[in-house]
Amino acid sequence: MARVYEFDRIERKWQTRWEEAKIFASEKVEGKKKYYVLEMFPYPSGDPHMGHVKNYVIGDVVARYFIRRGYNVLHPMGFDAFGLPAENAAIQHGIHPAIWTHEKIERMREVLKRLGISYDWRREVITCEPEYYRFTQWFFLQLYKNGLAYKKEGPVNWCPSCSTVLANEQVVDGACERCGTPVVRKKLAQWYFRITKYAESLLEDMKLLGNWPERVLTMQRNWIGRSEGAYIDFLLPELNEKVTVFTTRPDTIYGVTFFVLAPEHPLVDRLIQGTPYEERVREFRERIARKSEVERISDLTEKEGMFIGKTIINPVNGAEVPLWIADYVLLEYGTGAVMGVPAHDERDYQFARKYGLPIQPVIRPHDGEWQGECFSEPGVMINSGPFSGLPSEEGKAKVVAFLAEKGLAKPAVSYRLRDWLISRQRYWGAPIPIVYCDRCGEVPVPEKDLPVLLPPNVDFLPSGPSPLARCEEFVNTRCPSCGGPARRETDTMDTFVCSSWYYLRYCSPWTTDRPFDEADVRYWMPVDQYIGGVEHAILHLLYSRFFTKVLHDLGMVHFREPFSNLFAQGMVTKDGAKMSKSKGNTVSPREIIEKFGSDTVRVFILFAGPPELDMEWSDRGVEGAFRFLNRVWRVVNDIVEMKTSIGVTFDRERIQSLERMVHRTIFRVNQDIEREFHFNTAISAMMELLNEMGDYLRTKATECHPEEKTMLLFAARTLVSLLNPVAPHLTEELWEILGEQELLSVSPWPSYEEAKLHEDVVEVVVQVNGKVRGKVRVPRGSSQDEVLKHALQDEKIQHWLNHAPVRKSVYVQDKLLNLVV
RNA sequence: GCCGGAGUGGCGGAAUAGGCAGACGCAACGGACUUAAAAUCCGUUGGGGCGCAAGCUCCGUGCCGGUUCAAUUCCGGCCUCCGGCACCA
Repeated sequence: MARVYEFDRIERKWQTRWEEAKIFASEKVEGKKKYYVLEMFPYPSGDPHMGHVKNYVIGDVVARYFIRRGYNVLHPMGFDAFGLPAENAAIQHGIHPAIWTHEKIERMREVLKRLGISYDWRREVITCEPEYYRFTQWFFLQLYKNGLAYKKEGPVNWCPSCSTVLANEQVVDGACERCGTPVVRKKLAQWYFRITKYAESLLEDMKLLGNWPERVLTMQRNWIGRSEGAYIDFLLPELNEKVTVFTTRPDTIYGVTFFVLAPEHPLVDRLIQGTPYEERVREFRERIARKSEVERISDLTEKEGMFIGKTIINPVNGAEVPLWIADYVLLEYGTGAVMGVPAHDERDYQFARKYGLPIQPVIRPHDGEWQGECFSEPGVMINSGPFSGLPSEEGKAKVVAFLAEKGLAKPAVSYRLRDWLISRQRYWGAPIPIVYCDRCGEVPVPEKDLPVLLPPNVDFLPSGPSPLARCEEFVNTRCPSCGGPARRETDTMDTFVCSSWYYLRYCSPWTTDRPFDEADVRYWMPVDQYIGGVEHAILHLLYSRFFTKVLHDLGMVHFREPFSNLFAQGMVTKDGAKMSKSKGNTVSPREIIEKFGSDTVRVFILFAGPPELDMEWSDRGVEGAFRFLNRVWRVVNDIVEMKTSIGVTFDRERIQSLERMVHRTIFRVNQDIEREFHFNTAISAMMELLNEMGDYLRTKATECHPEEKTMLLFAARTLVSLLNPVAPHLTEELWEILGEQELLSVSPWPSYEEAKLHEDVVEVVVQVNGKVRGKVRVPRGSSQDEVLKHALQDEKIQHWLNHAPVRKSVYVQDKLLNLVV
């Protein structure tokens, strides 16, 4: 028998066997409990990196564990294949994005297969295939028909390096999330999805989510940014108009000393028309627009504004205050207008100080006087007419009610969430299925004409309009409505649109007339366990939740949340930093697999620490994992080859002790996997069992008693079985060596016997004044008196008690006795 | 600034309905095997003190305080690091 652990031969052998036996090809079986495990699919950029490997290995252990627990498991994989890198490759190297993408997919698929992940590859989904993106377009049309997709002109984030616009979610610190280039503001007509309509249910339905990391929910909550307040109308007698503000502090309305509009607010033009302010406002707007996003963020306190020559009237007391415009008021939030209360709002305070505007206190602290600075906490209302003396928290509603009677206010809720900008001025994405006709205007492409195919032959220039816009044969078309000449929309969709529904497609990837089969989705969805990096906490996860809610409201799916449980894994770092090509601290999974095998990589990744934490790559650690698997290999083989003879003497208690350990290991591994995916402690429990088996073997020469061999084989079989989800190839080989016929990967998970978890005798810690002074061995379940009797026989304990009377004693059954003297 | 999360040996990390701190692994040191090395196996390994010795003993989970017979775990107040958000009225 081979004594050397030939990982390469073993791994290829079992990968072939699994494929031949089709054990990971899942089929819907009505009535059988299902479990859908999904890892976030990758963008195909070449070889997967260690972060991918960690993600997919975690998912694989979960999938394999549930398969062996008897669930009907769905575990698919695919590729998020539209995106900029493919297009950049086309520009730089002249390779068509489709070819580049398929080459990269091929490389990634190869490594994933080499890792032995239990995917049902028949269900593979590739978002850049027309069979897929025709349905991405189909979904666009559904949203369009229901008023959830619309085109609007307005200020957008433009990345000069990527030559495209970005969604708010894709701008990080004023720079492009992808390439880090500072974003500039532009005014463009773009396509949006009305995600703001779902702001409330995106918040509300968080209740329906099972196990999601708190930090992800917090980030989403912050991003949606719900705040409660009121709309209040200020009066503009000159134009006989009202200007509405949104405020969360109606209780401070008596402290309004100025009023501010966003510089681009449409009312501004009407107010200054024909006045000397017209020219100065234009200059002011130009100066503000020139500021880049990065500059704006870097000097948040440096607010700029100007008086525009008018006054406005406070509805609560008729006070006349000056009307300003300022860059710190955003047109997109609330109503684009702010009532300035410098005494109680930090920003208004800074603004008033800079421009010498008056500061009027109307709230004092509960326990003192207003201190002449900005006080933004709740307190007691002062200088507020009939409301003076009220606690400010109560005053909020009272002020609104008072004004509401006159029709000048109403309670309101405001959100920070903006609509999702989905247009991209790039080639490698799903074309937006819209046609512009001179006669009929904006016309959606009929569903029967989908997909709107990307033309293969286009001109990839490094800059300027997108290739689609320059492709005449694409642009020029017929109007679906009147048949006359028309032009196609040349923007493509954000790739996050493609990834917002892929988890549905996996349920029935063969369906050609619909995006998915309803019965299949009803059976498999929602995803029971979703696993991925926390970098998608807002982007992908928010968009997918939105998509699901829309489909639910359109009656296409029966659930409101796509992912019941979410596990966010930590990063893989090296030298304390995230692995990246630019830092030169990457480790190639392909090379490590070649050197040590997939099982070693899997063990190392899982053993390094709890998976939700960042994990530091260590070459030494990989060797340790490799040593462990070698030891498993040797010990199990030694046990199989051990000769028996009834003449050999043996210690029965020792056999029982080993048996207890086997049962306890099953118990521990179950616990560690089920609660919180702590594979690191599960593996360490298995290592302890292995060490025990090794120790046992060492006490034997070449022979052992048949009873011992039986127990050793039981231990070996259990260890191999428990280790299987972690190191599937090695354990299949050993399973065969142990004489088993079935594939281990689909054999039932081992179970433990409650009665065999513990010894009949326990060790109880004896403390004197809270310090450990001895230990006694007593029968399980002994009473306090019995333990005390034993303890008092202990010489050391006697010494520490030193004849003093025991004042108090505390006893924890089978664990501890504390004597206080 | 606000919101999350975390601080435990030389290192990754165990142990929390309060009950033996440091499991398991890595590194290091000593030993066995070997002509030698690799591999493998055995032993030691938080810090200080006492002892020739088996051993004994004190301190120790970011810092200060509290509750308790007993605190890495609970409470109060700080410090540091990581992540997210940041003119949102």
